[in-house]
Amino acid sequence: MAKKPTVYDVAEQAGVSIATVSRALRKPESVRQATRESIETAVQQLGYVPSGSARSLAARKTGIIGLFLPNVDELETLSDFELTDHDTAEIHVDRPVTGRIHRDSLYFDHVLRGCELEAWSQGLSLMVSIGQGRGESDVNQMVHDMIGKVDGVIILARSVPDRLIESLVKRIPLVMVADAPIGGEKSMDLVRVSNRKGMCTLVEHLVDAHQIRSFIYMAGPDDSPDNHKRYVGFQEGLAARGISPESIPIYRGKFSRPTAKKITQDLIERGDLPQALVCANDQMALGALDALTQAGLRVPDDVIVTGFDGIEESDTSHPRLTTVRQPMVNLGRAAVSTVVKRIEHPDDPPYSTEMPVSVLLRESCEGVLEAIPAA
Amino acid sequence: MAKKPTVYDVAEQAGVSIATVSRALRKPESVRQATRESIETAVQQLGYVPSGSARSLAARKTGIIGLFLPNVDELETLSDFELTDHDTAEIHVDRPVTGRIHRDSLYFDHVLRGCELEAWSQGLSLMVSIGQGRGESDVNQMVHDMIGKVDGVIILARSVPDRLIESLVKRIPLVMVADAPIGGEKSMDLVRVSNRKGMCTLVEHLVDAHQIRSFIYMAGPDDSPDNHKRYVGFQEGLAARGISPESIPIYRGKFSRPTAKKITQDLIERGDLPQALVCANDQMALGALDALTQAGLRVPDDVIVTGFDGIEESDTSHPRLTTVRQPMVNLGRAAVSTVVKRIEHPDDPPYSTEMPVSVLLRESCEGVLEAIPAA
DNA sequence: TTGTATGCGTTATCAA
DNA sequence: TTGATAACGCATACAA
Repeated sequence: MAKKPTVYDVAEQAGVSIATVSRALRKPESVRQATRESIETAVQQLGYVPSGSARSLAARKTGIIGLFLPNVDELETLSDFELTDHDTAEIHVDRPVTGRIHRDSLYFDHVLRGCELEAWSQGLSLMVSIGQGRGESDVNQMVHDMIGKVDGVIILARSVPDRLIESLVKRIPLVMVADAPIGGEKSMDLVRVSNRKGMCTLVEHLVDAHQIRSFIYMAGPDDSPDNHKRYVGFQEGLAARGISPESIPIYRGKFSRPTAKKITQDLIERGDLPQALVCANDQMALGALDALTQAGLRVPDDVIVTGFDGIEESDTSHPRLTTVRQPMVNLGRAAVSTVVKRIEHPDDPPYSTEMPVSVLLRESCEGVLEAIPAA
Repeated sequence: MAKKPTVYDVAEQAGVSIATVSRALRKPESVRQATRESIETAVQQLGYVPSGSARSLAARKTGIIGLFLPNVDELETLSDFELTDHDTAEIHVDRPVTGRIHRDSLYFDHVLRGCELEAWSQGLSLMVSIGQGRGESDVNQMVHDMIGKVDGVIILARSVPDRLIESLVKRIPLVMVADAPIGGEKSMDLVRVSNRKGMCTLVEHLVDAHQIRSFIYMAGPDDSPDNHKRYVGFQEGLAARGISPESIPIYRGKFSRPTAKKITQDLIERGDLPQALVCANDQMALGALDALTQAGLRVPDDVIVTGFDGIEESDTSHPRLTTVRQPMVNLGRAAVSTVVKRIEHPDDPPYSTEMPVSVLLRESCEGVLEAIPAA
């Protein structure tokens, strides 16, 4: 690896001063055409690439945005590996595992892509760290490491301990995605989705289009703000249609497919099925589908099932799941666009953004879509 | 946002020189206990975080590894978005779409996590860019932007144009994941998976355990090296069991679920089904499953179906898919670990690593696993 | 063990 | 339009 050329090398080769080289690169129009061209050739010949460190140091900004993603549990059990060159394959029977959760991975991936996309379109780079799931002192270390290298950070809910976030907000432009630490909702930049409105719209549709009056609500964990807001939306939707929310039974499916399946099976056995089973996320809706299908019941003919999130599997299940899709890519884009604003205007009051969601009506409530003429 | 403190501030507050502060931070043991402590308090009080730029500049290394991911097509059509604060939800009928491809997203996500994991354990940061899918000159720009900021780069196959890669190899430590540009296999660092051995092992199992003699092979695109190696493995497995590979019909499913479904339907109509349908990836195997299930055929009783990749859906389909799982997380870890080696030893001959795969025997070839006693 | 002084590769401010 | 030169914030060789 040859020693890297610097501005000095380029300047010498082009017969100008380093200041001119720097200018030619940053604001080409401030340099005479001829000069510019001779510099460009020198750059080409030498394969010169400006040092990001030097540039950042001098310009007092790095052009990098940091992104903190939550860990996914499957990664905690790290198998060892070695670098070998022999071609091998192990073989074994792989039994079904219950309780594995796939949702997060997809979700974060899309947010990441949204961030990268927007960062790129703004001429910025993206630095990624995966926080929670390691010890708190490790996360602490990672965070400090990162904020030394970036102009601002984006933090996904629950990827970094709350107390750390609060101390960060004072030091560096920071935006929270999906949720703020408890109590911090008014004091920092936020980008979220319309959980409430999404669920509300969905419920209104069920009442209006399908004359549903009897519901069961399958809730997520009590400590999840998403879960809470979705339930509030559920209540609102009912109330708007004159149905008393208090009359609707709630079951706690903990956002988990197997749990929801079990609950649904109980429901079936007891003959307690409602007209519609509204679930706080897709995983649970899929679990409900599993149970109903196994019991020989038809969805939506016998029972309507709906989810929330819009994970990929909601689009490949049988029947496909009516759900509320979160605009995950745009969530990422909005996050970047928000930090950028914060970087430029450190003293603005907190920005708070709600991204609109899409209620996707599919076969699990509509029946055979082919029968419905396209819009 | 208060002006950020520097070493000078810390030094003054602690009553020492900046050199001592620097030492206390880098190699604490080279500083007397008392001094160290007074520096630590100063750091705490001021909320000092070292500047990454300055540190990189002085140390001549950034501690950052760059990662290039391929784009996924869905992101090309960018819907506009705006930052608003009103709670909204649109609602519409969502018809089934054919041909959507989900594989990549998951795959890259896992590789990314592997990279991050390993980078972190080595005290490095990760910078991510999404290459291909934008214009070549854009990618070119992104790449140069990145290599100015990192110590080495990891490039996933097909995320960056070949010619660019070749010019990069000379300038900066670079590792290719999953594949090298054509012709470059011997001249750069590589991390791959055992496509060949995986398929070979799978086929041997089918012959040995299930007495399969009649196969059909569902191939991917001709220009995919992965596809090629899997087919070679397929041939090897057959040959090892005395079956002539030439006698096996090949259909080109282009790695696509709908295509494979169509082909399988044709096969069913013509009554040409084999004992086992071996597919070069999971998507195609799922397509085959779709067709077979619709036709009322039973898998594996009537036909055995196998995939390759180990995508999540292979684990949730009915029946679950026997497949070959690529160690995606470890692929990422190996990639990072390889660039690091290259950074430390710029003049070593090219490193080439094959990661072992796992053949996962599931219901699509084994039948009901519950019936088989656990190991 | 600690301090002094220099260099790292840019950008930016002045002059020219 | 261009050139000298002083920051930028830290690491490190050398001295003390």
